[in-house]
Parts: sequence; structure tokens; C-alpha cells
Amino acid sequence: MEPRYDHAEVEKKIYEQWEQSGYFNPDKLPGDRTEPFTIIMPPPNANGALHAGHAMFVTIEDIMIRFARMQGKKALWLPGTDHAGFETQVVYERKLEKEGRSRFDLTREELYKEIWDFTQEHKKNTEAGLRSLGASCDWSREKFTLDPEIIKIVYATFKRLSDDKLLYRGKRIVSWCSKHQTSFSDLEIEDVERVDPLYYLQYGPFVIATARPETKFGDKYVVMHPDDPRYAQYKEGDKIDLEWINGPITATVIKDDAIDMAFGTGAMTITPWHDATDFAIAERHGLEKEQVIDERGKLLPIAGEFAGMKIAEARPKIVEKLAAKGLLIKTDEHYKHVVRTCYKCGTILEPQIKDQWFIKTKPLAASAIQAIEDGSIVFIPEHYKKICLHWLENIIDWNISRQIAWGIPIPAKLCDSCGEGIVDLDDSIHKCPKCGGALRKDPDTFDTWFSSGQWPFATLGYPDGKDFKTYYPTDVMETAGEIIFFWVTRMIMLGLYATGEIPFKNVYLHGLVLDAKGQKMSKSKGNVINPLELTEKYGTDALRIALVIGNTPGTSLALSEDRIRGYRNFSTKLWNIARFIQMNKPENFAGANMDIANREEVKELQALKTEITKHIEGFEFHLAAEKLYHYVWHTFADKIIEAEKKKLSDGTKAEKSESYAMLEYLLLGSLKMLHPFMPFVTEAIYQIFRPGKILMIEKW
RNA sequence: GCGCGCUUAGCUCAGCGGUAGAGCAACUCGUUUACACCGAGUGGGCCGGGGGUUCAACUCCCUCAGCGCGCACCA
Repeated sequence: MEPRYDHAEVEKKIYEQWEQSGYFNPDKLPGDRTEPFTIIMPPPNANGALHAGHAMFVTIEDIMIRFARMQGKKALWLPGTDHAGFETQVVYERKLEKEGRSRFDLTREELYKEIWDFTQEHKKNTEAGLRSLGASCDWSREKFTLDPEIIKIVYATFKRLSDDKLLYRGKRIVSWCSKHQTSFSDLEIEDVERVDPLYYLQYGPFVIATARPETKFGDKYVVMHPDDPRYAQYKEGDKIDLEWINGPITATVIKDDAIDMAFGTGAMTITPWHDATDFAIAERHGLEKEQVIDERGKLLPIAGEFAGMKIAEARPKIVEKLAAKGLLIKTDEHYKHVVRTCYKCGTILEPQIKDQWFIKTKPLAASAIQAIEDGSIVFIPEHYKKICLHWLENIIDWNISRQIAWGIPIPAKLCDSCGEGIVDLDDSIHKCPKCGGALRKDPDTFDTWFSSGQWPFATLGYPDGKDFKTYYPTDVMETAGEIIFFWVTRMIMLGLYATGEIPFKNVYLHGLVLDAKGQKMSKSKGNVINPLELTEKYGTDALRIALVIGNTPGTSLALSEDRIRGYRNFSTKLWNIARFIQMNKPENFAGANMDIANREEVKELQALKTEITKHIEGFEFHLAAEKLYHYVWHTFADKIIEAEKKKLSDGTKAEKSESYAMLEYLLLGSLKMLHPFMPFVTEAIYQIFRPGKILMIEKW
């Protein structure tokens, strides 16, 4: 053995050996394995390079899979990649921008084709990256979210939701991004606190307060609380003629409980097309709704002289005119409120009334809540349970339509004459069943999370696939705590709905990987760590164990190069322990006959094994890894080997043999336990001592 | 506003009813069957403040403070 472990040389060779052995595929594992253990990999987005978060999930999931495999289970880790709809389109649009092009210069088909090629390229890089991180996943079962068999399952769920009346097409308020030209669900929105002026405007006999004067052109309803004594003289339905921004109008009085008497003057006018609260009031009272701002964020002709202006440009001019007409009573310049922005570009989102497909989430959430509350699904760490339940209990209907090209096309037809939407999987409906009108294809695509939400059963070939029957429900869903609502809750809801069973028994959530200073990694800060650079420098094993030790589930981890270097030293240490033992192998050693079972050191190792097993089964990987590290270095190397040195040099032949037998036993035992954490170096050493064997499938 | 966390050695964090732990960093000494990517050792902590439960609290409960995050239609 070389004095120093050369990870670069060893890792590639060993991964190839594993892959060629076929043992990543549970069907090809030796022995009679009945108990399945399944993890579906959270598919990385096929739109960029691997980042530290990927290294984190690979490490944790690979630990569980390798452990299960060594325990004799049918261990399946199913890999995949995600087309990542909107996310990818945003990445691609940025690329277009840099090239001086725009998505709006391309037809949907052209754009789709370009992004397809782009993702296929990234997909290859992603797969190579996962391999170099040591992922022992079954490549023969790899899936892509746009594979035809996946889309087929997604479509079937869509149809079933429609048949079960859990899907509707509705004119509802959605959040609209004027830059990206698409609507969102409630999750793609980032609330930002801002301080803006609040304008008090004279509206006939009333004074109303608003932060958005530019939406007020069409306001013809003035609303107050039914119990407000200040407005007791006004009755619902009263008509009042008044002078407004662009001339005289007739306002109608409405009374509604939604009004907060303490805010402003207790009276407000409503803009149902551009505000969710106002929309709800309008729905309750059957009021007219009128669009004031278009999809590009510009004022419509209703704004008169201001038509065609962007909001930012129009607002001060409108305020100026209001002041000139004597309608501006006062301005409170320090009104603190929250505006909703696009989580990608920060553009202030404009609520718009749009025809979109919505899923009625309440019934789906109810069964998810039950599965979580009765403990069928367990969260690690535990506190995510409460977070999840809180979200599910307050869930709102889910807009799954996106006005972007990159995604799974929504299999539906739309009727322009009556507004009906009809689910049509096989392009067989050509006339509106409601009014007989002409139909056109719905141009929209699904929210990417609608398909990802079906990932656990879709990848396993629901409903008839053999894999589905064997491996579902899966054992663990391991992913980033960040995407708990986007993904985890949706998988639970859709999994239970489609299959009647939970999609996974355990949810393990890891935290963010931060830079050495504890800051979030981002491209703009330039502090993004490329895991593959680190593995090249220090070895994959060093990176992996650095990501595990001291990292409790759910909490973020500051990753410094110092840390990884420290664990690289551990790889070297392990290598040298092996080298020392190998150098002391007696000639004609007959190890099989040595009786060492009663040695204290052997018992100690067995006790350690019990602890490590318990920790891994309890998802306490940080404790397992730390104890192993400590044992190997400070007990095995520092104490046991040091104590045996004398016997190895001066002992009788029998003593030498016994010492060697014991050290070899302890070494191989340690390697086994370390293998899930540091697969490469342990495999390399193991095969030196046991030529022809593969540690990956040795018995735990 | 509601909810969820965090606060332990210089730094990053484990531990969570029974005499304070690791890695990194610092300091001293050391080349002896592997390993200087090493070994032997040292220093360093009112375990955020206050109160309570207990024979016993860093650990459980309450409260305050600071920090972080999530959710939320007050115009």
C-alpha cells in the first residue's frame, strides 16, 4: 500500500466497479432479499451545476441506502432529474437576455425545443456529478419528469381530479408577474415589507384611504362595515353621484364585515380585478368587476389620459391631478405594508382575474393532516410536523396553470364563447359540451410541482407497475426543509389521493449548506461552493463526512474548507491504520482459526456496532459518524494499535497471529460501519484485505 | 399579528435530568513498526438574563431579551 491514499485514482475505478456489479439495482442483489427499502431521489433541476445542497442529499440518502443494502434489504434508490418548469425557463430567459434575445421573439414550440436541448445537456452533467459523489442509485430506473410514462400518470391524475370535482376552471384572483407573463400559486410569492404613502381621497361624501390611487379609476362601490355608526345613514344599495378622477360617476354603497372600522376612515372603495379582498367582497355581493391594469402592468383605456402608462409613472401624475381637483385630503407618508413580489425577479405582482385551473385543496389536505396526525408519516426533525400541519390547515386552492412554454402541456380544451374548460386527454373533444361553441387547446402548462407532487408513485409505475407494488409506499423522503410546502405537502396530498396510501413513511429534512461565514450561498455573492471542486481536492469521502458530522437534521451547516481538510486527514489516517496492519501480517497466517471473540476490544467493537445501528435507524447520522470517527482514531489507532505494537514485534508466533487477527477483525468491522459514510476509501481498503469481495454488499 | 426555531470554549456546532463535549484554531513538547494529512499534552466555558419544578437543571416548565425563519387579503 502507498503511504498516502490517492482518492483521485481510486474513486473513479471503484465507482465503475460498483456500477458494473449491478448491485445498485435491487433485483440483482445477491441472496434472498424480501424486505424492500426505498428512497426516491429528489430530482435535481436539469438547469445548472450541482451545488452543495446536492452533495448533502446524496450523502444522507446514500448513507441510508448503503446501510439498508448491507442489512440485506432490497434497497432501491431511484434517481431522476426535474425539468423544473418555471425555474428552468427563468434560467433560460436570462441566458437569452445575455445573448440579446427574448423569449417573446420565439414561438412556444421554438422556445420549448431550445430549452429541451439545454436541459438534456445539464442532465448529463448532473448524472456525472451524482456519480462522483458516490451515489449508489439504480441508474437503470432513472426517470425524467418529462418522460412519456410520467406525463401519462400526471394526466391521469388531472383527469381523475376533474371527475371527482376536485378540479375547476375558475375566474379567480391570481398573482401575476408582468415580467415573466405568468400567474403563480401562493407559494411563488415573496412578501416584502415597504413604507409607502397612504392617500386620503375625497369620494363624494366619504373620505377613503388607499395606497394605490392608480387602480381607483373604475371604483364605483364604496364599502363600509354594517355596524359602523359613522355611516349608519347610508344603506346598502344607496346611489351617490360624485366627481371622481376623470369626471362624474355614480357610486353604490355596500356593507360588508370585511371592513376594518379602525383602518383609515372605515370606508373604502373596491377594485375587485386587482385585489383579493375586494374580489371576495365583489363575489359576496355580486358586483361588477373591471380590469384597470393590463398584463404588461400598463393602465388600460379606462384610465383616460393615463392609459398606456406604467404604474410607477402614472401614480404621481394621478396624485397630482387628484390634488388639483381638490380630491386629495391628505397623505400619510409612512404607511407600512406588505407588497407581494415575484420570488424570482422581485417585480411587484399585480393581482389579476384570470381563468386558471385550480385544485380544491381542502379535501386533499384533510387526509394529509390525518396521516400526519396519526403518525403514519413521521417528520425528522419533529418540529416540521407542526409547521406542516399549520400550512395544511390554512391551505388555499392551488392554481396549477402557468403561462409558460416549458412544462407539461395542460391536456384541456377551452371554449371562448362560454369560458368552459374541458379536460381532454386524447384530443377527442372538439365542440363545447356546454354551449356547442368552438374549442381551442389550453396553451398553458402545469405548475411544475403538480407533476413533482406525484413523483413517488409516478416513478414507480403506478398503478400496475411491478415496482409500484414492491416499493410503494417508500420508506424515506429526504429533501431540503426549504421546499416542504412546495413539494412535501403536495406529495402527501397527491400520493394519498391517487394511490390511497401515503407516499413515504418518513420525511427527513436537511437544512441549508452555508458558506464558511454562515452566509447563504448565492451566485450574486460569489460564494457558491462547487462540491466537485472539493471532492477533487480532498476526496469525496472527506466532503461527505464533513457534511454529516456536527450536522443535525433541519439545521443549516456552515461548510468551510478547514473542516473538509480535517476529514481528509481522517481518510489518510484510516489508510495508514490499514497499512500498518497489513505490514504486520504474519507469514502463513491462518486467521480463520484464531479465537478472538472474548477479547475486550472485540466486545467493545460489537457494543459500538449496536450504538451505530441504533443511531442510523433513528436518523441520527451525525452521532453515528462522530462516534465512528472518534472510535477509529482515538480508540482503535491511538490505544489498541499502540498497545499491540509490542506483541507484534516481540511476541511469540501465536501471539503475533492473535494480535493480527484481532486488528484485522477490528479494521474490517470499522470499515463496514464507516462504509455508508465514506464509501470509497473503505471499499478500497477492504478489497486489499479481502480480494474479490465487494464491501458494498457485505453483511452489516 | 400568528406560528416555528436558535442563543453552550476564539470559530462552527454536538449533547439535553445526574461531576461540561467534538472538530477547527491557539500553546508546549516529541520523529519510537503505519500516519507531520502524525503523536503526547495544555489552556480556554456564571451552557443568553430572571423565576419555577426536582434530591439534582445546560437539559423540563414559565418569563424576558437578542437573532433567524415561515405564514398572514387590513384598503
